[in-house]
Amino acid sequence: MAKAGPRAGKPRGAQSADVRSALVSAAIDALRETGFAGASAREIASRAGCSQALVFYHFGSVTDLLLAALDEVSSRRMAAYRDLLTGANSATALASAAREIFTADLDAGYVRVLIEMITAAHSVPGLGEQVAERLQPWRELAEHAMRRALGRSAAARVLPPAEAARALVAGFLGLELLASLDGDRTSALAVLERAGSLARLLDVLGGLRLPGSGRASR
Amino acid sequence: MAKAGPRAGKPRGAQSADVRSALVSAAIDALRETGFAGASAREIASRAGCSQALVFYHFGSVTDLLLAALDEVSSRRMAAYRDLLTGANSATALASAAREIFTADLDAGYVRVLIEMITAAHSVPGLGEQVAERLQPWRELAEHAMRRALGRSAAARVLPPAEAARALVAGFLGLELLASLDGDRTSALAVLERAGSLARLLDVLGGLRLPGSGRASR
DNA sequence: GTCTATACTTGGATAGAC
DNA sequence: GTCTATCCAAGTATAGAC
Repeated sequence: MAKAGPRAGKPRGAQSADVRSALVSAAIDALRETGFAGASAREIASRAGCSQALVFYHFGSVTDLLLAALDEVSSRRMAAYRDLLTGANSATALASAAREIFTADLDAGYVRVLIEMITAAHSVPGLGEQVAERLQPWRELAEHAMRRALGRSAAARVLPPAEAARALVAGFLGLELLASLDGDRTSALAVLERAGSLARLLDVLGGLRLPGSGRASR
Repeated sequence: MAKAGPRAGKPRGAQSADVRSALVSAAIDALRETGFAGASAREIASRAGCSQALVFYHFGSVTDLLLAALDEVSSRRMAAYRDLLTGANSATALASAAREIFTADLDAGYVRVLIEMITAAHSVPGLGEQVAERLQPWRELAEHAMRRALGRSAAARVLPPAEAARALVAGFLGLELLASLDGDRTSALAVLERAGSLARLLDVLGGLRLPGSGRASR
């Protein structure tokens, strides 16, 4: 953004767009497979099958390319998330959708990309704001989903959507960290299954306490 | 461990021990403040006030020094954790202890050190096992605490200690990630406060369902 | 045991040919 | 727009003086 590269914006040349998107995809793969430390201009260019100089021509710096990669991941996931979360009108349904989302993200490595950028922000000055900015939509989506799932039932008083959303996002990040560490995602899935049971319990309790108020399930 | 350095073990020279511990402390600070990427031999040596060559003389490699730093953090915290968790015989008490631990760790930056090493494991081949090994005691402690807090009450059936412990550790990691990203720990603390309320609810419910079984609170 | 000096490697970034 | 070639900075690790 503050970089004085030749083209910080978007060149609209004929096949130039192909190279751009190839670089972005390669950057995502590199972040996922070798982490931020391994996502060098040379590594990414090699994966994209082009010269290392093009990274700087098109994006100005490696960091800016990595941010573009994060943008791409965000937009890819946001669409899928919205579809899955739209129908979740109870805690039970939300937990089920969350489990589905998490497995998909784990396979695709999207949460991994996010984590790499968050931790990288700790080392690279000024990166934090950029990453936080891009994480914001995810947070809002989580909070929105929470609000819809809990409705105005008693559950919403026990578990305010804003805090529940933060806990949800934090849980995703933490579970991914643990899963990647011991290369075993079944334990993470077991935790999510359990969260589903607890959500069911929450729905039932909410229904019992205030049967007429809000849109309690059933 | 597999390193062929001159002294992979512990030299017991007179003032050599001072340098060793100074390097370890400096490594912890570097990990905390500049992350794994910034924790170079030069940076650490500069903080410790000695030559960069001593890193390799005493520890064989930067990675091994960083692992020693993780060991130091683990042993420092383990003692404090045990004291705080020993008296936690209910979910309410555990949640309260967890909140206290988390604030202390956030201030001291210990969870940060752990996260840096976990994500670094993604880039450095072979590091994963070493880190996982050192995380194990923390996990066991969390599970043990969960077991003691939940007892054999109904809560333990709704929330098996093994999964609850994993969720707890994951939550710590995730909340620290979010807190460090936006430089605001109050939101994380709010989530922990909320967890305390839910724990209280859990204790009450456990007491209602099976009043005579186990060691239900009250 | 600790230092200075240095060999070697990798990565960010630019110049200039095409 | 894309390439090759190159500069420069920073890092790991070792050699050798003291």
